[in-house]
Amino acid sequence: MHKKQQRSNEQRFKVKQLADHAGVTSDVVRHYTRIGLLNPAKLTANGYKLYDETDLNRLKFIRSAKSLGYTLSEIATIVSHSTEGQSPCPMVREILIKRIAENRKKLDELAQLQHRMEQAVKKWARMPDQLPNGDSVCHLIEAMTEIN
Amino acid sequence: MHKKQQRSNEQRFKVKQLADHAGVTSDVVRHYTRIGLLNPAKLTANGYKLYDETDLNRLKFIRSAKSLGYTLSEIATIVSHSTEGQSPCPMVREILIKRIAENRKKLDELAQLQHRMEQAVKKWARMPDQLPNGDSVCHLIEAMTEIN
DNA sequence: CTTGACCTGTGTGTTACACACAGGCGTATA
DNA sequence: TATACGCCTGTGTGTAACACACAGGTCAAG
Repeated sequence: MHKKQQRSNEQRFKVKQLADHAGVTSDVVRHYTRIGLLNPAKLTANGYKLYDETDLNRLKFIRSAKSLGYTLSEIATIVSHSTEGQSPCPMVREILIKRIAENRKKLDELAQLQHRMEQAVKKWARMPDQLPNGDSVCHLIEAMTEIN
Repeated sequence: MHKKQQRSNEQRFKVKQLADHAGVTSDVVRHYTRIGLLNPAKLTANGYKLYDETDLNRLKFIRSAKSLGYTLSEIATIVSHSTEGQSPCPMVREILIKRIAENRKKLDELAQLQHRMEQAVKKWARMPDQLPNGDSVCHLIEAMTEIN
């Protein structure tokens, strides 16, 4: 047998085990633990952290929330509201609306960046490489300077 | 007069002056200086950094390069190649090609995130807020869990 | 000379992990 | 039983590009 059973019906996990059950890396579990998003009990003997199914559910929740654009800091707030018996739903809705706007802005910015980069490639196709001189670091980049 | 002339034909700038001339914040100038992208001489008396027109040109170059998606680390490499007399152009082209691909990937990811968030808003419109119970942190978020 | 506005350098915080490292655990082999 | 070896552990640090806080300095006006 590779692992002995810890208890009859309450599963215990070490870092890697918890990580595997949630499809994340051990570093993710350690990170969430460091910032207090996961609160394991300690294995008495050697100081290893031990997680249970509550932690697994919490970890899965964190991953769901992250895939919806919530930051770890926001998730921490959501979780703490929840554990204090308050409904996190209003805040959850509010953050999402804000995030959608932020993300649209970011999308626009990245689309503009993409456009600029593609324009540069196009323009540079007709320009030769050059050695730097005193006035210029790289004439390719300088040729694309935005004239706002 | 608000500022006395330092030299007849070689302009000197303090942090804020350089920043204003390039349309950036003082913190940006300080940051670039800290990481070695700008190398000012020191004002003997009080330890204030003094920049010249070379620094201004460098700063403008950095901003141009950044607007094309180059990282500060890459810009540092480009600049050092240039000051060593090597043409940075091949590297500059290569990085841009790579960056275009990376950025397209990032755009796709953010577009998918946007889609997920909008789906959530739509779905949540028909769902009421709830108080948390033992099995659930926030039923809204949990209802959107990706079932890959 | 004092006041007050503005400026300076330096230290630290931000986000979400990834990586390095020294040492521990547990199994398989000798 | 001794040992070797691979995987695992916690902790410390690095990453990107600044923004902000803070104590003190500068400088012109009164």
